[in-house]
Amino acid sequence: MQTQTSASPPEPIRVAVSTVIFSLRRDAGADRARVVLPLVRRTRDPFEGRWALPGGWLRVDEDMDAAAARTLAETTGLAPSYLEQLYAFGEVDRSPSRVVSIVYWALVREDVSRAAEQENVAWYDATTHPQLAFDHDQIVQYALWRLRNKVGYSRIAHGLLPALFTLADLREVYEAILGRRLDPANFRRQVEGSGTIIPTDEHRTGSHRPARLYRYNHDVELADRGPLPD
Amino acid sequence: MQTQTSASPPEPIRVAVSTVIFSLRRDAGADRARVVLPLVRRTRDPFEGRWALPGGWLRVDEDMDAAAARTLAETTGLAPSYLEQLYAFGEVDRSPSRVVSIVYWALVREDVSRAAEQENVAWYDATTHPQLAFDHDQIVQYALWRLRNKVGYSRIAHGLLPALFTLADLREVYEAILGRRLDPANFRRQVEGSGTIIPTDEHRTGSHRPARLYRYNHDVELADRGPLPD
DNA sequence: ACAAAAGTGTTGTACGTACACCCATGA
DNA sequence: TCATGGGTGTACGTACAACACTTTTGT
Repeated sequence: MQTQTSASPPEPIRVAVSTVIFSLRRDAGADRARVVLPLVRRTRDPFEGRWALPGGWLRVDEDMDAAAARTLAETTGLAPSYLEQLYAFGEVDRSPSRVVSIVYWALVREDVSRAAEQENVAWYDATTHPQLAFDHDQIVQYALWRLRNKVGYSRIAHGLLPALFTLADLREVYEAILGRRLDPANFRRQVEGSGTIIPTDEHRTGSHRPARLYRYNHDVELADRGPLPD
Repeated sequence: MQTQTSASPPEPIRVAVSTVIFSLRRDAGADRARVVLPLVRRTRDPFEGRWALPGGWLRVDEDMDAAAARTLAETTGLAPSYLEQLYAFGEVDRSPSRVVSIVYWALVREDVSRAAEQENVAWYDATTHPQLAFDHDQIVQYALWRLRNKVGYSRIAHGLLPALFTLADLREVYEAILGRRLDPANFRRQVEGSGTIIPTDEHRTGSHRPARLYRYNHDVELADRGPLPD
């Protein structure tokens, strides 16, 4: 170790990187959007046949963020609109061999996540997915908790939307994440007053009164990550 | 890795655990308390002679929390009143060899931290410590940010105080962490109304009007850690 | 015309902040 | 008795939730 005084033989501890990827599904019939995430089916022991979070081994010459992004690309085929480290899981008994998993979580826009369909990958409802391998159930729980928390004090919700969106779109994202309805009037004032969105002159028509389209104000950060590097 | 399909040879990546330990110093002359942290002087390359965070290699049969607690015990000689994972740092170039550091942060009560004086360990002001080895400057910055943040929405400040304390004691902790004065009247109402402290019948005398002593209400958690295990 | 979503206005409550003021003790 | 910190009262401003109401479209 870096700060210890005794000799330090390398220990047989392996480092993996996994990512909880969230996206959105607004299906035709449903009246509210769902938060979904991609799972991969394991093709070998342990937990062969079970669903698990996408991930891979950390390479010696690869930053952890890069490994998470690579993982994500291999799964969805595209880049995330938001990526943040979630937690490092390293309980001795969480896997037959000793593995420390650096877990990230990411947001992918709906249109993006619908594009890339891959072998052995399926998108599940974030709250009602099948039982997962390892401690991945717990990890998804924690990622969801973090997502719900963060949506309250940052603007990450935009990470699930395309460049142009209506206030109803944005509200739908919040409602899907928080699991409850929000007052359209109050929601409008809140987000309009926050300076995080910029009104355009375009409108979306189709049903009833046309809604103004907004775009994200890139001057404000998607999420406050403190003094951590980007 | 756990979720990948190809073969997985162990990579030469080593896992370390370090801890940012915060305590308090209320010195005789000073009118306000300071947040301090213990640093260890490195006795070997790289960065020989430089100060660094206490830490050590993660052992194969040891949970990461346990490794952090062990580290902490080896440094301060005692158990922390609060311990939480901070972040996993793993940039390729943060050390000559590839090291992933799982960094924790902890709170130690002042009386406890004053007790154990160890070789090669010194307590420094958290904001004006000497330049540290590796990326530890950045890590301390981040830990301080987290501490300041968390003090706003949780009750971790109690982790720096003994069992019995006055409201002025508690306020002093908040002021030291936040770096600004707080209104005694409003502070009192806020914390009294939160239900996190229980008044005792004892008072502390010594100067002016005696102040009531309070104790921490252990029914409420020190900090909300979400669905993570304790 | 009517339903429904877009968008505006108004009101009440909760809470944080500022600050005036009284209380109890040591010196 | 006076200085000082302990402790109470009060008034103001902001933020948010609730909800009534107007506007604009498709059908």
